[in-house]
Amino acid sequence: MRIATWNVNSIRSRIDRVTDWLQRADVDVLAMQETKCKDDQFPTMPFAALGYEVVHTGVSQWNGVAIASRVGIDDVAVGFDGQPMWDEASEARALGATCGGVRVWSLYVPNGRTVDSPHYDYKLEWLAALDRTASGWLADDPELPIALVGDWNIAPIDEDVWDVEVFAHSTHVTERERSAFRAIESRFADVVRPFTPGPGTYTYWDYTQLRFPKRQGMRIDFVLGSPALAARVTHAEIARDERKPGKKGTPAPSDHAPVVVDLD
DNA sequence: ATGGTGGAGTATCCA
Repeated sequence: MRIATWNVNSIRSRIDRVTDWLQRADVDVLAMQETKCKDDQFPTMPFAALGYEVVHTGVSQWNGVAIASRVGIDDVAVGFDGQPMWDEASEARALGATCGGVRVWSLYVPNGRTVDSPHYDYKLEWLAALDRTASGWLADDPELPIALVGDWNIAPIDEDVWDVEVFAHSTHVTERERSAFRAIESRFADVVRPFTPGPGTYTYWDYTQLRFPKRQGMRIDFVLGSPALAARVTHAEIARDERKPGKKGTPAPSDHAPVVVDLD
């Protein structure tokens, strides 16, 4: 089974790119973030035409997460236990579904904006709540195959940003964020990094300043697997080519590339 | 040249 995560930066403007790639890459389960639409605006039909069932949560133009699966969708959960709420759109940052026997969580971790912003504190609270809840799942049953996937808005180690000096006083690289990530990583392993080590291996490139052609990016999208899931991983990759601009006059790519994991 | 990209939705806000 092939699972993937992709911050699509608006599913309505990216629908053709996403469905084209789904077919080309032969993906079974795709978790999406930043769909930037309400539930009734989500383009379900192009997915259905390819044999994918879709669940989505979104209540505004902000956030929005979805899961598309061609191996079934069961036990859907919008948000997780204890998830902190910032506003009415907050719950559209986490969506869980069991697909082909694997519990997949599509996560859009709060950005944090700046270190002195209340959004930064909210980000840390959100990560702590996720850690508590996800730890509880494994305490109940250590054998569960669980994938925590998405845009974590954290660069866990220095080589995950193209220039540490540029990010010196920014979110995504602070010790408190990295510590929160490591806490979750103590039970859920990054199953992608061993197959795509850095430095210079990124999942996101800012739209401005020619960051993509200059290969100046950040690794902030991750697939973290429970022990039972990690044991099944046979391959992983970052689909960097999906970040490339299309032909002149065609819609822009997302600023994130998809991350792909194969399970046996 | 004081910008530079892109998506939301139509004035800015956000990433």
